[in-house]
Amino acid sequence: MGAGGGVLVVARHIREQPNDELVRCMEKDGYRVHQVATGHDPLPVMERVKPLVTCFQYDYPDLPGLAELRLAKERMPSIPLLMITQAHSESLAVWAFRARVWDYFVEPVDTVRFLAVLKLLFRLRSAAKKGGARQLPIAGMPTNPIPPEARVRGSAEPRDNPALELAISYVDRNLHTKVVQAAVADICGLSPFQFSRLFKHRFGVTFQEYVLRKRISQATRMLGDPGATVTDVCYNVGFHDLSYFTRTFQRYVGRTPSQHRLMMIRSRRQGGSKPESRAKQQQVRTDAGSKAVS
DNA sequence: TAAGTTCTCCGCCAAG
DNA sequence: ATCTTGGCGGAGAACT
Repeated sequence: MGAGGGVLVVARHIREQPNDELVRCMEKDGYRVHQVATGHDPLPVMERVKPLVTCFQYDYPDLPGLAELRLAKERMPSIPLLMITQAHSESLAVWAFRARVWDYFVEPVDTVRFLAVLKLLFRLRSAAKKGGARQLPIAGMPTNPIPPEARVRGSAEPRDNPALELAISYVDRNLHTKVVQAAVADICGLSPFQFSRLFKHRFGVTFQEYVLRKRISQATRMLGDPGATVTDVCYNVGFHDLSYFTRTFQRYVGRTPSQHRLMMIRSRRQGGSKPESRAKQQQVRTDAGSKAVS
């Protein structure tokens, strides 16, 4: 495809490494991808590259990161923005849409839906270019305050709460085993109540939800290995019951693990299929999995 | 902070 | 043999 200025991916990661899987998927689908690493100013790159779409990829959105997104929208309002976040909250999603983010994704990202959205945007942008670019007016747009949780997370520098750092690193090291919140709280030197409240306050999700997301995120990556069975992946990421794993995976990803594995293996084998055929596949799958929780 | 209640997670089981 | 779906109940987490 390789349309126009391509896709600009702006990584804004506080603690996690960016997940490059999405970039690989986009490149396989023929999109030209430009990346801005965490800590680099995206605006000069946006102005130089003039991407058809810019995608802000966060693990835990902080104040400067969200302010950057808003600034990008103000400076270049005609460029549609996509937002990906690991730490999701309702108010963050509302903020994103008020900031006129085109679409909002929560990790682990449903790549099929993501690529379908990308395809639609490229089509719309190409049509707009032919018909003459029309900039959306922003003058007089009311200020859209960043939600309180983001302010809290804004101070979440790795050093600002060593107790929670212990918890995060414990989860990273013990994802494959049973993670009991009370034990983690104990390791952090906090009572279960203190830990629970602090964690939710800081990350916007409960500890359980965080662990679950990490497990599913890891499972989506592991399922790309053709040698690994769904059962292998299930036990490797800390689930002890295949039925529960299947249900949970489908709830988060919108596909069963085997469907996801098949999709990843096919996309690897084909080295990037045409977006048109992908969109058709996506339609079938999203219809089938429309009850999935985003 | 502790206690009680409600909700959600998680694993077992069975059927397909 | 592997995987999905659904019901069920205990345990633990979240909330008041």
